[in-house]
Amino acid sequence: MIPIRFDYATEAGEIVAKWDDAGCNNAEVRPDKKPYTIVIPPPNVTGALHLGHGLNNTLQDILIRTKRMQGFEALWLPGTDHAGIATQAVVERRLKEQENLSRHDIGREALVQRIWDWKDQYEKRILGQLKRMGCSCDWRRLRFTLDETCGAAVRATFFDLFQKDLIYRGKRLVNWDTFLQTAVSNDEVENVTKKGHFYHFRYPVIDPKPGEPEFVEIATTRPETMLGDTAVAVHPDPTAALDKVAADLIEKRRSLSTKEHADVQAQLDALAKRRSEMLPKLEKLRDMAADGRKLMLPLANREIPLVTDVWAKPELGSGCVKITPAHDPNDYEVGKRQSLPMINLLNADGTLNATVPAYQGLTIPQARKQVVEDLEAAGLLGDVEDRDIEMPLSDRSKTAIEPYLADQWFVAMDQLAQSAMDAVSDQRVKIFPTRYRKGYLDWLGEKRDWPVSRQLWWGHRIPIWTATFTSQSEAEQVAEKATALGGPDVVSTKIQAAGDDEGQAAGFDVFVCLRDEESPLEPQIEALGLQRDPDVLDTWFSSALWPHSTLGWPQQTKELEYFYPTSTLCTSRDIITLWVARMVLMGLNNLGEVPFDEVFIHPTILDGNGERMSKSKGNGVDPIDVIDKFGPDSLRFGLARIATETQDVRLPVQYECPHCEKLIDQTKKNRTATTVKCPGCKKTFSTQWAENAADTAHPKAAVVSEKFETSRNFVNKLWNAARFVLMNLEDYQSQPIDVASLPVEDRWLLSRLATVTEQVTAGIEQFKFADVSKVLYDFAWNEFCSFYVEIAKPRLADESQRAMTQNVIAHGLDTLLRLLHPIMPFVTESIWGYLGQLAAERGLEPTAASPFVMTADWPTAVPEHHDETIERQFAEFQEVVGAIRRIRSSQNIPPRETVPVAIRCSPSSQTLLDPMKTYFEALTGADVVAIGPDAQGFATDAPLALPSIDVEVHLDLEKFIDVEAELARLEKLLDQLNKQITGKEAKLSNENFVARAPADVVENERGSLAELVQQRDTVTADIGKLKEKVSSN
RNA sequence: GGGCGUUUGGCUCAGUUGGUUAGAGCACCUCGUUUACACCGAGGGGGUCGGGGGUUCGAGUCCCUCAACGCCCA
Repeated sequence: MIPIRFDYATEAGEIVAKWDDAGCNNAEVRPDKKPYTIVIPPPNVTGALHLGHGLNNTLQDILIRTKRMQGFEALWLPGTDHAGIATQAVVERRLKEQENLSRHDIGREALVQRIWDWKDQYEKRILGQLKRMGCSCDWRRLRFTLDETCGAAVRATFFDLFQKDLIYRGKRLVNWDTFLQTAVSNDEVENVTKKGHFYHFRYPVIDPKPGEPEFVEIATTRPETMLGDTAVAVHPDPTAALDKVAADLIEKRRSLSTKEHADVQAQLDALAKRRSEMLPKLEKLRDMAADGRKLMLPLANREIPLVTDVWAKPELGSGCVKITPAHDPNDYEVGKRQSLPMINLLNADGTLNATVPAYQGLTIPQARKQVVEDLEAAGLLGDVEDRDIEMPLSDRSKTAIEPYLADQWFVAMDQLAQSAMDAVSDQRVKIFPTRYRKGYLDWLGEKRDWPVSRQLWWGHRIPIWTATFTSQSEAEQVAEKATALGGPDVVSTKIQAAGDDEGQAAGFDVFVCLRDEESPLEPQIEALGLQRDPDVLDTWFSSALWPHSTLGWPQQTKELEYFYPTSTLCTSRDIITLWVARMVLMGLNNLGEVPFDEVFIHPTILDGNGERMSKSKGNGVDPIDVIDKFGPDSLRFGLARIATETQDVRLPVQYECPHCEKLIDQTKKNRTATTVKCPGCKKTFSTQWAENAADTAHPKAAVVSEKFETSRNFVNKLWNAARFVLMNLEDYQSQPIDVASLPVEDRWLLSRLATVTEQVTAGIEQFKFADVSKVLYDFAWNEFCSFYVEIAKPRLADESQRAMTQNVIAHGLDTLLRLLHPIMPFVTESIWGYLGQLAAERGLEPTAASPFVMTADWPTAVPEHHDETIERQFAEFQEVVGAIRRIRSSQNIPPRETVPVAIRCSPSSQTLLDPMKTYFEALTGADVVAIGPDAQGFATDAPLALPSIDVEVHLDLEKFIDVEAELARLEKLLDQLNKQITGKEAKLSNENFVARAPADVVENERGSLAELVQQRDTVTADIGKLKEKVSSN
């Protein structure tokens, strides 16, 4: 017998085991079936999953389960991402915190081992989370971006791009994380505004001519960088530059309101003043630059040129700008334009190097202080202003990023990016919602070369061996020898003129790229004097290959042939550029085919304060906590129903008090607390931040969201409806269902099932998960439970109707379970099992049910079952039910009492409603004494008109009359009617409306006004009667 | 500075191509424990749709503008 509650805590595990035993999740190459493939966006192994991942994976599972039921060979390929820098950073940080060791203390091998241990631990946890959520991945095909299969794909791709000359090495200014000692991409840098200073310096002019200034003033927020200056720039045409600024301001003023004019005017005035004061000086400097005047760089005692460059802004500061090409992105561009030397001041750890011996070994803050002091001592320091400065911080280590000149490997993006843009432009890849196409195309359109080196130890090591030779012929010889070792199919070489830190020619680099991992050629290459590049590749390089590397590429596997291109990629918008775009271009490069047909971008989950969920903020919710409290189906349904087309959804987060289970809203304040006192039971609980013994002594609160409570209730509702059905199926005998002979309520159910099936099927196809959830919720609760089950009760008690009713209701439940299964796999599977025990054969033409709903066929909407007339008729019935209930309620008629009811309606409605008499009794406790055009009100009458369906409902209040209550009800009604009538009259007396609105709209208004007036007359009369009654008493 | 998005009852969200009285869940109020379900049932109160302007016979829905918030990119 079916238990009274769905015990997900024990049943979910058993169900998963049964699915696993039967291999329900597995997909095979089956040419007779159409494949449907999803590759999971591999969660990174840095940490556990939160609800954002929960949403992402729930939606994928809904898709894959639906397609599986629809007869596709559905493969959901799981895996995780090594997330190079993120994971290494976490492990390094722990190493520092717990053992006070750096990675250099323990060495490359030991660190990598520790990261693998971390990976094993978190991968296990992540997979456990996915499994408990019910994700039906083919676990046999689990991949990891750093495993051998993916590694082979990385090597093959790198080799191919290298051969095509799409990979090159160059010195570039990179964002250097001095803590992790690696370059990080722009995407891993966040800018914060901090208080700082703006220092003014004076650089002496060497041998100024008469009339020329002896000093040039510059200003900087980073004084220590002056040691690496290689020029000072002035604008080549300061007059024109100032004119342009003024013109822009005037243009801006035109579009502003008058009150903002003053502000702009002030700027214009300042500009004019500046023009008169500074322009001659700037022009003088410009001429000095043209004349080749040099400056003496203080402290470093180096001669540097005065140059002209548009980067110098005449409207700012002194109009002159120092140029430090190796340590500032803008200066780097100037340096390239002006062919300036680039002096790298820093060691990899952020201390100053031997370029400036006097400062060698100092950290940046120390050097900054020292430089300022030294300049002051030299009398070259000017004003020091307070100023807010933008400081770039590394996302990973939270330390300051230094622009740093380093050798990096790049992927040339021009052709690759174009191919990925074309694929979206011509709809080979469709992005939903479509608004995300723009960002994708814009980003790729910049075609910025992709720096792929990371100075890390965790990742795919760059498969390049290098040596530098003084002569070109020597380099060529070595390259030829290297190629000869394995042939051009597995060895590719390149020779490039080398440059030192200052951009001076320094011989010839030989680069040798090996195609295969663990190649026996490695020692032979090294024997030629080449050394392997110590760096690893950007994680996204391997992620970009995910849709094909996981299927075995570069091997031409049968899986690759069958399952590629994959069908749908389901991900969040923050990685459209970083990941989606790169998958497209890599798929096209490696296979000549796009990696997927569709990309679905789902919303981001924010907490109740509108902030993105994250473990580090403390507002991350672990899906497991939600599953423990509400069950896996509730988690999934709750997530599916918030998956609208918007870009963010809010999910308020709460602590669940471990003492009294009260949910306490999470606030910015309490979410970082180590302990919280429950406002309910006044006892204290601990949080994820608790560390010391005193805090951890308190039990820890789970972090959940009450959003899932509704879903839990829905699961319970479904369970109980099923329980009702099952309790009435003991003597079930299957029999064919002849639709034409069925009563209205059955045909209504079939009609609704047809409609709902169609809506759900189409909705999932279009990724409208929230709509689908709502349709199913409303149908299951408000139609199947509230009406069909209620109507079935008297029919099941009637022997003549029992058997057929059992067949119809079993079929209805069967269909509902299938439709709900992709969203709520566990509870539907459980009920399916019980249903199978009592009604093994079911359906319109009874057939044996499949052993699992998971492997059952998806329902097909039967268009012939859809019957507009039946649905409209049933709606009339529902309206009448509502009317009777409203009157009962307003009259305070006790629920147990039966009330005589008369229903005045058209002959056609009479035909419909007559057979429903029993159900009025069952649903409203009404004794329908009259029904039809001649039905009359009672002497002690409570009427309610339903003009939209031309029905009047009358209740006999003889036994229950409460004149005051009735008068109150009617007067309120009258009030509403009057308001509506006034509105309509105003509308219809508007000549414009009558003349210009479409005739049918006007006609409608006239019709409904007439009805309202008639209704008002009735109500007024009733009020009159009641008042009479009151006065006569 | 640019792009995208959001702003509808106390909370979280729906609202198709502009057209009768703007919906749902939660919360709230009243009544109810009739064997599917109190994780329930019946009924009810509550919003004029961020501000301003415009188009239109008619706007939550279209246009302009301002503001706030979120995310992304400079």
